[in-house]
Amino acid sequence: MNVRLMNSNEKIAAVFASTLKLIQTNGFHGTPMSKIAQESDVAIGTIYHYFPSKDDLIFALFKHCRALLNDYIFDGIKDDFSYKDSFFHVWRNFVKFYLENGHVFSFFEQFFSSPYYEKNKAEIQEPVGGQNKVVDFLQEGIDRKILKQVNVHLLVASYIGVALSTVHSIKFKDLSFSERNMEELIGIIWDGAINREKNN
Amino acid sequence: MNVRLMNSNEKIAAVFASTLKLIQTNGFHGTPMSKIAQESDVAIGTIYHYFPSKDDLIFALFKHCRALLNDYIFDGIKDDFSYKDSFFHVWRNFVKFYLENGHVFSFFEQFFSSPYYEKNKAEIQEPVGGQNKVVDFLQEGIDRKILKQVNVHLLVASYIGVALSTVHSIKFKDLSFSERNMEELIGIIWDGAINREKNN
DNA sequence: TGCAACCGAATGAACGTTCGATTGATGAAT
DNA sequence: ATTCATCAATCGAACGTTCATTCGGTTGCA
Repeated sequence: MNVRLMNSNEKIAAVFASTLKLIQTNGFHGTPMSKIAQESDVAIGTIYHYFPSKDDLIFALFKHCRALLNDYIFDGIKDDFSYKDSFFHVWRNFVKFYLENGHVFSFFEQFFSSPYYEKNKAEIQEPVGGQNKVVDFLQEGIDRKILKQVNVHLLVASYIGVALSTVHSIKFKDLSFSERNMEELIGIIWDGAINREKNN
Repeated sequence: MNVRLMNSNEKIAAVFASTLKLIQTNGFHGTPMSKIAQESDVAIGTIYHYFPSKDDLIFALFKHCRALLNDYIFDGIKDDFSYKDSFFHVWRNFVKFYLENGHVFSFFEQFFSSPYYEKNKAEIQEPVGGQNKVVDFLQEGIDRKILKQVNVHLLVASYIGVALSTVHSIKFKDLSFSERNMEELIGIIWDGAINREKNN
């Protein structure tokens, strides 16, 4: 393909997009560099010009996707939102992001369950997508006595775990998903998480 | 190694055990047949005598582990258990199984997030470990108006999702886990799942 | 004697990565 | 205004390695 139809940024974007697409369909190891090059119309040599190895490419792609997720989930929170409003809003965004970006979901699922992640977790720090901000947000609810007085990581596991599990079910099973389902689910989490001593 | 130190069943068991161990450490594709043979003291040719391909081996291993899980989680339920007792008991068993069998957890995580699973899901039917019985169990709670009157799959996603996410956090983060944590978590799920119109 | 279980060196395909050659933009020198 | 040197960007054939799988031969029970 003609060299000048893409500049550097476009090439990298094309490589990222092709990699996500191929990984969703063929999995991590069913996605050779040769196919990424073919699919993205970027020569293998050029990919290696930007990423020293396949591992580096995957790692960079992960950081790219995590940034997208982080930007997305806390977007649209208004000043007049109550804590409960935000609790609902962020969770809905979380699910919506993964539903709208199924290839990112596939990539994250594979990434986080691979020894890849385990071996670099010290460097990654911020585990399952955007959790640091989520941890802070849920800790705020605990401090304000709105949520149960438990270890924040238990609440995070519930909040995120239900979202991931739901998206997985929608994707792999025949769970058709409606706005009503979403409200029922976030209701389950809220009812489970709130501090009944002080609340509602 | 001397042929007669293992019979067929022992060989297959050794192959399964080695495969699980290697996959936990090196991942699905960092586990070549040659290493499985080496680690299990069973010749490559012999492995291929029992399993036509690596895929068949993985598939058989999956079914084997799923059966173990199914046997485990509904074990120990007494006749005098209330529905709530069983709800708690099964969930605790679920978490305990994965904590005691970390290699199975790793294997399942990778298996379920691989295109492997996606491509064979019709044949696998019973998705994330032991869910069919879990579905029936939660449906019973809905029918008896103990649990919220929602799509059972939403409750399954919550019930299982929190368990998986918790085990993942324990495994990959520094979430040390106590009996008290376990009780707090199952409390969160129960509070979220119960039908407040009719209950407690 | 026959047959299933067993063995592991050999095979061929697929993969990550390298590297020498080519292109095109930039700016200094003329 | 034109030439030229430089260097980053680009390319893909070729290399060496690794892997799943095969197959011809061996073992030992019935």
